[in-house]
Amino acid sequence: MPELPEVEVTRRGLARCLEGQVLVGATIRNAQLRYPVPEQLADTAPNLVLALVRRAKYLIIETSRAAIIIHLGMSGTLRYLSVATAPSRHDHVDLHLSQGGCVRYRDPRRFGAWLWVERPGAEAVNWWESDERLRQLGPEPFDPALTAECWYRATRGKKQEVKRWLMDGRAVVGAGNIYAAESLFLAGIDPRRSVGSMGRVRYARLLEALRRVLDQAIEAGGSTLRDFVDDRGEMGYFQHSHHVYGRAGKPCLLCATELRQIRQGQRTTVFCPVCQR
DNA sequence: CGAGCAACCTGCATGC
DNA sequence: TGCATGCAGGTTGCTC
Repeated sequence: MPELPEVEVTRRGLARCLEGQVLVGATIRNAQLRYPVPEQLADTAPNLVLALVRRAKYLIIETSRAAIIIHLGMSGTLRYLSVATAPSRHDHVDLHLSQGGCVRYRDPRRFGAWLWVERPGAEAVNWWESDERLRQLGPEPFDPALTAECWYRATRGKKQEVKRWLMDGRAVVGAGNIYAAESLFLAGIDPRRSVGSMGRVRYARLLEALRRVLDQAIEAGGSTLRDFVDDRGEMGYFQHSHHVYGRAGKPCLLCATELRQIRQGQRTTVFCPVCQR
């Protein structure tokens, strides 16, 4: 489910309910996610929420004691409940707030992850990135320091297919299978094209398309394919704006050619063989 | 070192 | 109806 837009939609919604609130422990019903859910979460010592931050597809709850880092995996959702209701089968974690509400994590497939990073004594900017998994992430798509020229220079002589390159987290973070396919369509680039064969013009189009599609998806509340919901349990509606993802065999919205489906590194790619070159 | 691929887990759509 | 198969938004960690 969640690529960058869905994580950002969740962050924005949750920030309103959580910032300035005090966490007072957690109920962990099933600790078995990608890694065991950290036991420190259940500690009832008051823990002030200072900020909610997103880095790539990670959500970071910065508190007075630690950073609680959450990855939603394929099927994770975080919802704010002002009144606790009976949990259902895949509601694995509740974070309790001093005022009585809670944040509930649901994740049927359990590919998600929760990490606890202690606040260090001598504090640096973005200190939670001391975690190995966050440290090695590539640039944020909206970072002004990321330019088409960076991409152009980094790819000379490389043969990797552009769709796999876009998704692998080194050139840029946040583009998963939906938004990689969509931005390649909007940029008019064949997903099989090798990155070394692309010039500055194509990189400029691609970066612009990626930023636009991520922006619009965030504004639309994300894409709900099966189970994504925001902090209030509301579905996104950007799935209605997909041009290629999930539309194999249907006509291209620009030229009516039948959209083609291929496999690239275990993932399905849909594209228009006429519009994308 | 990079690329390719299986694995992690549940639910749902499809086809026999 | 029931069962087997394949596929799904992501990442890790193992091979070659």
